[in-house]
Amino acid sequence: MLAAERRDHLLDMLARQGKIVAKDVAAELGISEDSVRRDLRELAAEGLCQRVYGGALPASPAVADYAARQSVTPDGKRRVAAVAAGLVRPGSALILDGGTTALATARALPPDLDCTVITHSPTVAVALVEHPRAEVILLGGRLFKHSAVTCGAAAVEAAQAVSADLCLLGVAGVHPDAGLTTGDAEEAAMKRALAARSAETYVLASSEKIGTASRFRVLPWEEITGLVTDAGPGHPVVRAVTSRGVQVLQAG
Amino acid sequence: MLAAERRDHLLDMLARQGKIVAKDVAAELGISEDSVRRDLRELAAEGLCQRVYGGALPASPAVADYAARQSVTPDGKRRVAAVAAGLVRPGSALILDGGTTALATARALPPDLDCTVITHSPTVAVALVEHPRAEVILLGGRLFKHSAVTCGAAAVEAAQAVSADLCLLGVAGVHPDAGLTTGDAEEAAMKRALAARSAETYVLASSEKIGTASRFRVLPWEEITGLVTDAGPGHPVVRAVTSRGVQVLQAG
DNA sequence: ACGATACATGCAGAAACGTGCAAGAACGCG
DNA sequence: CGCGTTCTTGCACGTTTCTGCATGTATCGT
Repeated sequence: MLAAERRDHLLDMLARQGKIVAKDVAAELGISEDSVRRDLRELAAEGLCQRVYGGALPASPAVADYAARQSVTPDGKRRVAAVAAGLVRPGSALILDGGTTALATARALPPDLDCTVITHSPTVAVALVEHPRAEVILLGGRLFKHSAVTCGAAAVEAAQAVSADLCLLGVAGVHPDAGLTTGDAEEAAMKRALAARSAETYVLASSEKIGTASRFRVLPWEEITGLVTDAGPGHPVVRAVTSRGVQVLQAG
Repeated sequence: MLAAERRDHLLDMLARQGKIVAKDVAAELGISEDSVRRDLRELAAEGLCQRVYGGALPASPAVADYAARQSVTPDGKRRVAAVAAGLVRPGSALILDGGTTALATARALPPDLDCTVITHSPTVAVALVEHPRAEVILLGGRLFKHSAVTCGAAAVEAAQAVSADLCLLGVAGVHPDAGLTTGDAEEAAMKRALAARSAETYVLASSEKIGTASRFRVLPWEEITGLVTDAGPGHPVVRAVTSRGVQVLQAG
């Protein structure tokens, strides 16, 4: 049993039965109570649950299943998402990419935010159903299984018909020389099309992406407004990017 | 064993069992754990999986809402969905509506079914990500919060561009006189547009819908091929509908 | 107040990790 | 065909991380 898997299991159980008894779950998973306690302590530190004597309770009833859905979102991504969500102005139009970071950003938006969100990710669209005042425009097209977003000619065409104030893009790799890259050519084209329809474009990249490069170039540095990352300002790649005139927003 | 082959095997395993344990897969494939780790590192860099201590977990949002997939579908709906899924021929094109019954149908499709699915429901689209051989076309447009499907002019227009062999529609009410109805005018229009693009149209209605009517008419009886329901053949509404020449498929 | 249970902390063995390195295969080129 | 280059792969090493146990402390129920 993987540690991360155990963590997910705990959150899942928390969402489903509303509580966790350390002793029981230890017996159920065949691990020591100490490990359970350790996990619960960490989850509580991240605000995903409320630690109580004997086990844990959901952080708050409202976020019970919210937490479970965030379970696979690592810490860095969540911080990046929080900063990215802060960039969105009420009343503005936002283009939101697919991918886990963009999804986390959607969930990090204030629940009653009044704005228009344009996305090619059905997952993001579904997540935004819970934001009653947000108008969601879904760009149709062929669904790419790999990343669960629409891509291809039809999707790019649909993107041409919209325009926005702000575009938040996720990428697979951020490298000083290679620039912003992703693993699929269609995806790269779609991201380019999205960025082209927005006045400003920020790239979201948690630290594990920093310094890596994938096969397909999305955009050169000149065409983005800024980078949101949780990698420290001292990180060599961050410094290199900054020296190229890219605004770097710290999600520390 | 080729490197690319190994990579595929890892992704396949990830999709199938939801996790990878580096040690196990190394033993299974007869290669060193180092190679497995290297592969996982690269896959993670491309965003294809999430690296965790001891192995890897899926990064795909599709598998992330595993919990949602486990949510309970009432028995009647499930039976209706099973019968509806049986109507889909391999190699054909299918239009699938939104709503819980349609979603259950999507999940009831054989996992390796080779077909094209056209839908205006992002939820259905996401559910179908797990069907590797199904091509999913998502109809874009404005998202209706209430039912989480795209509706409106843009969505209807997108629907005009497709055509299919079979259309499976959910409705809110099935009544002998009022016909097939739903609670929103835009939704009704969208459903009409979908049915118009398909050679055959079946309506899915679990028994609690039978005999009720909502405000907006979707289609008259003449324009549908059949009705799939779990209400018994002796049910007065079912008998009335049958007498109007509608084929009724029993999901008992 | 007291026993029982849960807890945090420190510790040690074990497992997993990243890196450097060298042997070997695949490849391109002369 | 031979040679050098590049890429891959497995091994060795030192490092980090995890996990269960032991200890002493805090909290709960009675």
